[in-house]
Amino acid sequence: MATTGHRAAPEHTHPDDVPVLTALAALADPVRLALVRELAGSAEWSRSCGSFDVPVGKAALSHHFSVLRGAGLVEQRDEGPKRVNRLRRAEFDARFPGLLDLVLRGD
Amino acid sequence: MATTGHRAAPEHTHPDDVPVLTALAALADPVRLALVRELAGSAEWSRSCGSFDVPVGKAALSHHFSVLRGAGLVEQRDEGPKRVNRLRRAEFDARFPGLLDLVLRGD
DNA sequence: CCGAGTGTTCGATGGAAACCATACACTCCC
DNA sequence: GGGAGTGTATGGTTTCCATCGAACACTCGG
Repeated sequence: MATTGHRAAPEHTHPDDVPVLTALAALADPVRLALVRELAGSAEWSRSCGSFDVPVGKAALSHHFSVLRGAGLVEQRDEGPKRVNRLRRAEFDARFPGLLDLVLRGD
Repeated sequence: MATTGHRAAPEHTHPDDVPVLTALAALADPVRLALVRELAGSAEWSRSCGSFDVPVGKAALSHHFSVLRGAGLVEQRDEGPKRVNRLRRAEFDARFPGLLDLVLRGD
């Protein structure tokens, strides 16, 4: 039978709908900053949530990705049992020109 | 007699010595964001700390300015009984190109 | 159908940060 | 010198957020 059982699609916020303060707050955290940077260095849709090298448990990690989605920084898609990620470079850069470059251009 | 009594000069941090995360955290607060924006719309050294339109008391205000100094965003100088402020536009922009523009270019 | 793997949700906890009220330090003007 | 104006420091309260452990939902491969 047609399985109605699909996982709840993650809620996304387009960068255009994101206030500056939200974007700044999302990036002003060491873990999320690491996530964004690592994501930027990988091919799109190539990284599942659990594949990142950050010193927090699953629960916290899930929360951080939720924040990144809400800031229009990350897009997610379900692929089998995993949730794979993509950095919304172009869209986010259009809304906040230079911000992403700034963050990715290490210290 | 020669008055040794001078007020402690405020400690400043040059933008070049500021980590990205510190800069972002400094700007990711509604009160400080308002301070920076209001300061950007005023002539340099024209605004004393108390002259800003933010809904917090003196103590909190003083703290916020301390954070802004530590992020290399604001320079202060004592002028009589008041402490006047200046936005370090050029220096901060050299260290974090575009970030200040982004924040000042309202929503 | 069960078990392993993956991610979300919930409740609780700890620590950081914002805030206030008070007290203090300094500068100026009368 | 006294008093008004301005800012800082201190102590205590509250609010927020990052984190964890555990329970739950879903997918896939035996």
